[in-house]
Amino acid sequence: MNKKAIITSALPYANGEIHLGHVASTYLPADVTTRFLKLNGVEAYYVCASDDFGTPILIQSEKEGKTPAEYVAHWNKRDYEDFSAFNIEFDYFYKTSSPENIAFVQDVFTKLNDAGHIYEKEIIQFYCNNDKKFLPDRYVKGMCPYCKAEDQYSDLCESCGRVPDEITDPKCSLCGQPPTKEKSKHYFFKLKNFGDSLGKWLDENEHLQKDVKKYVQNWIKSGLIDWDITRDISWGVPIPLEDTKGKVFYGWFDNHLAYISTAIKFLNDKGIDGKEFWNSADIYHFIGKDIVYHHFLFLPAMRLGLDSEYKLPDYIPTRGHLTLESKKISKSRNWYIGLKEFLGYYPADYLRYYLVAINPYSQDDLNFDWNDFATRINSELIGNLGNFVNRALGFTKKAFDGEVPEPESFDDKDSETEQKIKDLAADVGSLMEQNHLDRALKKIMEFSSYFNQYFQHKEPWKKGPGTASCVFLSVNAVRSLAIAIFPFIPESAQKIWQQLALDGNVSELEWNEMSVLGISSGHILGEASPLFAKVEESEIEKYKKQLEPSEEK
RNA sequence: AGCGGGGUGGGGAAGUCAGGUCAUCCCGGCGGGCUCAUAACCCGCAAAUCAGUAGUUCAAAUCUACUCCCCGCUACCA
Repeated sequence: MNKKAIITSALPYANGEIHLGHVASTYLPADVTTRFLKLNGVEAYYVCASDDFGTPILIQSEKEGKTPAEYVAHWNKRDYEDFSAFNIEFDYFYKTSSPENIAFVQDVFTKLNDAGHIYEKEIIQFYCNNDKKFLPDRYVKGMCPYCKAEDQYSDLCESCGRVPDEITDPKCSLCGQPPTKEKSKHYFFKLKNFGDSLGKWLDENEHLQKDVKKYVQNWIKSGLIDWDITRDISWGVPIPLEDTKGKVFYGWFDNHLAYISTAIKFLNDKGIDGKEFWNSADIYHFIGKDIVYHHFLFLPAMRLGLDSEYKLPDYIPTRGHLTLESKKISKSRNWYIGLKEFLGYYPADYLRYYLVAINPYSQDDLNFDWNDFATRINSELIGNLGNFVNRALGFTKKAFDGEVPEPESFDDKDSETEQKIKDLAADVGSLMEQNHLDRALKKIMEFSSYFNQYFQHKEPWKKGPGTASCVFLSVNAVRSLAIAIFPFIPESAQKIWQQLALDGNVSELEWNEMSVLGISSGHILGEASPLFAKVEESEIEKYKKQLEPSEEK
């Protein structure tokens, strides 16, 4: 395992609140992975930033009568607060509009330009004579030429999902006037040049998911198209060339560069050579499947265009989208649950547990279902794990006054049980390393379940022979569980740690410590109390009702 | 249309890459047990010709071909 790592997750676009879908596919898996790496002694840093530029933000800030800078500052702060409440622990959360990123983007552009990967081309753009501005992407609305739906954006029809070549009956989305067509000079990145080297990189990188690779390689085979990297708006990274007034870089040119610029800024501030660290670390970019194109083509192509001055990613864990009660999440139809809202109902660990448990390491969509949530929390988190912790510690309290007894000689069952503890770190660890967080979590639950059986089988409450060994091993298993479960549900892990009356924080331990019998006889436990409260059906029904779509479409 | 992913007991999933030791896990149902534990926990039972058809093989949920369904993506959408 590389002892250095930089972890990023897709940047939250600074124009709305974080919802369950965001955290499920990217932020939570990234956070769990980072915590795991840190326990393994990896110098791992999880960096992220708000994605501040672009047309939708500009339009929305204009509507709200704010400057775009004010507008994104608000969302940057709010997103960070929401993430923190969910125990997504960034080492650094910055923004794409930072001076460091702007300078970095301009530098990258200059280098790509010098290397001959950029060219200028005149294109025809919509222009509004009334508002005196060019109208890229979402500034133009009209009728979808395919399904004839009215009032659709020029870059995407939400009704049929297609991308119109040219929208019918175009109107400026600001004033409603029909725009005219004007020439505008844009810069293009020669993505075409990188087909072969991208293909080679994809072939050689063994960590990338096979299905995603295949998908991207098909795109490459069908021929890449050069990429328009500029826009005629005012809110973005300025182009470092003469005669480019009123133009900025397109958001997808600058935002992923913030992975690098933010990491380097953070590391340099810490007194570490950021660039050197970047190039010697394992690089992880956690993303949702909607931005595969950008992360498997644009991002690596740009780095290749700089002769890999900054290392290409080693891992791009790509996960599917979250559906809600089997329907697509949609803010405009009120079919979504905000992260902040959810955390008002249940502890962060409930959601962390559930979202990891249902989330495979693949592009498959996953579904949030309120009833399923209640069942899994009640039966798995509480009935299995919470119950074992509570009965093991509670019993020790009752029968031995909280003092861990001296074990007797182990019988076969005890030895088998001890072996379970010794195998745990490797069993769970190998799954974690392969990014199978859901399976790793399941493995931990199996471990807990095994101990429920063991405890039952030994019947220590009858105080027969073997009682002391059973209690001794069970208490140690609780300690192992606390360490193993920490990356997933850190607050609860720490609670267990306190009930065990062990020093320090779980986060400071080594991963392999979970396979050691770290509690000796004579150790005095702390107070034992239930870790979790049940999810009540009546509550669930209430939250379900709040989901009723405000307006059917 | 192209590409990708699926169809496994009542519900939800794993297993398919490396064929046999595979039909597993969770929920639900039924019956029993325990009382340390949040009506939690433990044991047992019922229930699947692993979408269909044909093939390869001593052996197929797993490989091949075809068919029928479902879902996703398709580039400037952040």
